[in-house]
Amino acid sequence: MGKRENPVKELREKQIKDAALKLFSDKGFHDTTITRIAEAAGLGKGTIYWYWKSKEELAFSLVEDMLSAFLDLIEKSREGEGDFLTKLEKLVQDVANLYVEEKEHCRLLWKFRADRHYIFEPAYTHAVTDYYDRMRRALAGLIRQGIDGGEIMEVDPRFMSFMLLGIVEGLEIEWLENEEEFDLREGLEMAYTVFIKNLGK
Amino acid sequence: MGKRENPVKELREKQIKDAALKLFSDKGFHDTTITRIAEAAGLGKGTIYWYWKSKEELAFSLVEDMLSAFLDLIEKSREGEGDFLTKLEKLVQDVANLYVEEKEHCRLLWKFRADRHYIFEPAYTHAVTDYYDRMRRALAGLIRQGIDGGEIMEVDPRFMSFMLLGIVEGLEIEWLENEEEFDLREGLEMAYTVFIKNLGK
Amino acid sequence: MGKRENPVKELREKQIKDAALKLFSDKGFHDTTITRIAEAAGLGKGTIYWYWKSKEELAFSLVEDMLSAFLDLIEKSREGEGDFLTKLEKLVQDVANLYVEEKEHCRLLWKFRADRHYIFEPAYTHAVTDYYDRMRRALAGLIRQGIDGGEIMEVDPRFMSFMLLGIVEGLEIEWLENEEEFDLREGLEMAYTVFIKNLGK
Amino acid sequence: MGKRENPVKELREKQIKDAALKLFSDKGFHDTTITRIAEAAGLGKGTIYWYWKSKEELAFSLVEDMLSAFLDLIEKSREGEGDFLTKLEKLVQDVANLYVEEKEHCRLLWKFRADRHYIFEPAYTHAVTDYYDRMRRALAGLIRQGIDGGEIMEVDPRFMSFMLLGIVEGLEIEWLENEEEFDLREGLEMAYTVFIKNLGK
DNA sequence: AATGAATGAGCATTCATTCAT
DNA sequence: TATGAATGAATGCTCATTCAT
Repeated sequence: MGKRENPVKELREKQIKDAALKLFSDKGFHDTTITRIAEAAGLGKGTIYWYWKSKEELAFSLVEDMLSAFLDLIEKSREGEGDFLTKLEKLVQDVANLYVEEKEHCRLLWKFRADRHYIFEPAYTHAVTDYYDRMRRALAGLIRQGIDGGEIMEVDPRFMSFMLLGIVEGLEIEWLENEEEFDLREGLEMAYTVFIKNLGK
Repeated sequence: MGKRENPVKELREKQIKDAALKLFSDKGFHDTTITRIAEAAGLGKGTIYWYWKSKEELAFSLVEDMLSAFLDLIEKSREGEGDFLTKLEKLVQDVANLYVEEKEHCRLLWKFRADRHYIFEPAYTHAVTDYYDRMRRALAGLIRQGIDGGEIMEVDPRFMSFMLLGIVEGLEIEWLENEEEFDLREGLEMAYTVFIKNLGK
Repeated sequence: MGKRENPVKELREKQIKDAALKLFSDKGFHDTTITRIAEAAGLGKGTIYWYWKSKEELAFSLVEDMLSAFLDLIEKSREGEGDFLTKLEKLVQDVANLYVEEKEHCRLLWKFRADRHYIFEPAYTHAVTDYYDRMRRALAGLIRQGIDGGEIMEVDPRFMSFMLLGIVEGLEIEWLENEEEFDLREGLEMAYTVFIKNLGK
Repeated sequence: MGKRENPVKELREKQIKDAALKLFSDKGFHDTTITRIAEAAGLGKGTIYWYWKSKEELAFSLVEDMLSAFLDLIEKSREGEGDFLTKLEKLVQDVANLYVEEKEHCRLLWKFRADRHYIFEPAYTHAVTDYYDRMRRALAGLIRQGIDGGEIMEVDPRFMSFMLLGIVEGLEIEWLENEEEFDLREGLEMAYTVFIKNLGK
């Protein structure tokens, strides 16, 4: 649709994001310096400030990439075809795939999660919190579909959304901290099975 | 009859730990300064260094307080009386109580968890990792008791220990981030019920 | 072609070195702060760290400037034209000139000399010690030439190098401490005369 | 002459001075802490302040011990029996003995020498400078005796005192820095011989 | 667009000294 | 006399950000 506005812009943003992702996910926010990111990106320090107005904004853009991908999955699932159980099973698989494919984003998200209240200005913190809210609302909507469709028992969808998100995040942490020993897919699979058996009528 | 002990040692350590706990759990490691801790404790900056040799060590002592309490609960449970299901139910309640009573410690632990590889020197990082290992081993041992006692089905105790710890941590995070909306006790209770139903023969 | 070099690098390094030389030679290493050096250089504190990685390295570069100039004189002398006595006389004059022209460097060197084992990391300390070793070796070589040429009596060149360096340093100290009363040139001249008379055949 | 005023006082002062001498001569003024001295003396930190009013005063008392011993030697020599050459030869031997016996004091003196202007308050600095002045005056007086007695040629006694002191200090430094390789006694002996030969009529 | 030299606020830590006991 | 807990001024160094080129 028309020629690319600015192919250099996209290239530069990618260079910088790639470098920043690697470093943030490895060393966290505070131990990653703008200087190191610039070096890793093969650019000057000032160039980063041409594309982002602060270290915080750069970090936030990476957080947002992952959060929006995750939210997308949940929202797409809710709006997708098929019955609740089919959707949920697919969602669990999609989540596992996303996590495994984007392990660095995953790790970055986790590293920033606890810190986010003081890494980010209130506006960003709020934006992050908002993503999680929307995820829970989408999950709650999905669960409501399952209840309404008679596929699972009456539960509180809001409460269940906290449970599901918590469990997924908890298993994600175990995986990130013990990659060699704990298989995320297997964990998610088991959690799904157990919960479904119990929620199913 | 030996050397006179510092008679206010315990008082001072408490003053400092209380102040540090509050600040670390609120602002995290990097945004909490020694100066602020000293002010909050009503002491001079140098006094903190009389009782701990660095900011890192002070932080670690708080982390360790909570980790050892948590580990203690699990290990005590394993060695306790009664059958597996009774023990597990009690453990879940104890954990919930510990968390609720020590919410600040809990929050501190979580804030430091992802950061720990770069907050702490390798020796401390290793010590923390070791606590989690011992928790999983204790949990695996407990589960093994359940299997051997014929109370639950044959599962991989090691794998299950990752699952249980992950779920507990995941729910803890949801709670810490959404205190008003998500009740930790209720969440743990539900997770327990669901799992037991499924693991039980 | 190739990266643009920092066009003010040399200017800045000079600004900083000049300020540092003045302060170090006046107050010694420990009582000279980076902040004061920066102020005296009319630059920000951080700028010093752009050009040197630590206070120690800055100090060392000043030490090295003088040590290498001194060593150069001795080594050049040895390789120069003429017979031993001519060379030695010229060397003594050159040393006097260097000292008088670079009195501040001289004073700095002396102030750092005794401290060097704890001002500097082992690597730098070793480098300094190495300079003195090379000076003595060069001196010993020169003396050997005098012996081999039959100009002076058989002495131990190594031992004589300690003597010569010691005497020069001792007179230097008297001069630095009593500038008004003791004339370095005259002192060196006399030492030269006395020793030559005795070493000559 | 009456019983000792305070035997504990003397014991304590000795304990502290011994510890301080060892540490100062090893690490210099700035890298020696009062805490370390107190530990090494087997006493509390406060006790040092009972006997000296500051770290500076303690350091000064050690400097003074050595300076006065050295001055004493020179002044005694001047007032002693015999002709100039005999006195001077004995003085050189006495100095060598003092240095070798009191190597730690020697090293301390040297380490503090360059620093003294900023280690010590003006009053102490002046006192140190004064000692060196008196040494030179005593040496000059001795030399004047030699001239007046017709034993040596007409030289400027004041100038010669700078020369002699400078040479002794210079050789002392070479010795302290290269104990294994350079023998102080031998160096002093040679310097004496050479000078006498030249000054003698 | 891109650079990187310059800045200075901010922080952990040290240590001489004091003083209540 | 003797102690050692308490203090806080002082310092080297880092690093996000700016801005002239």
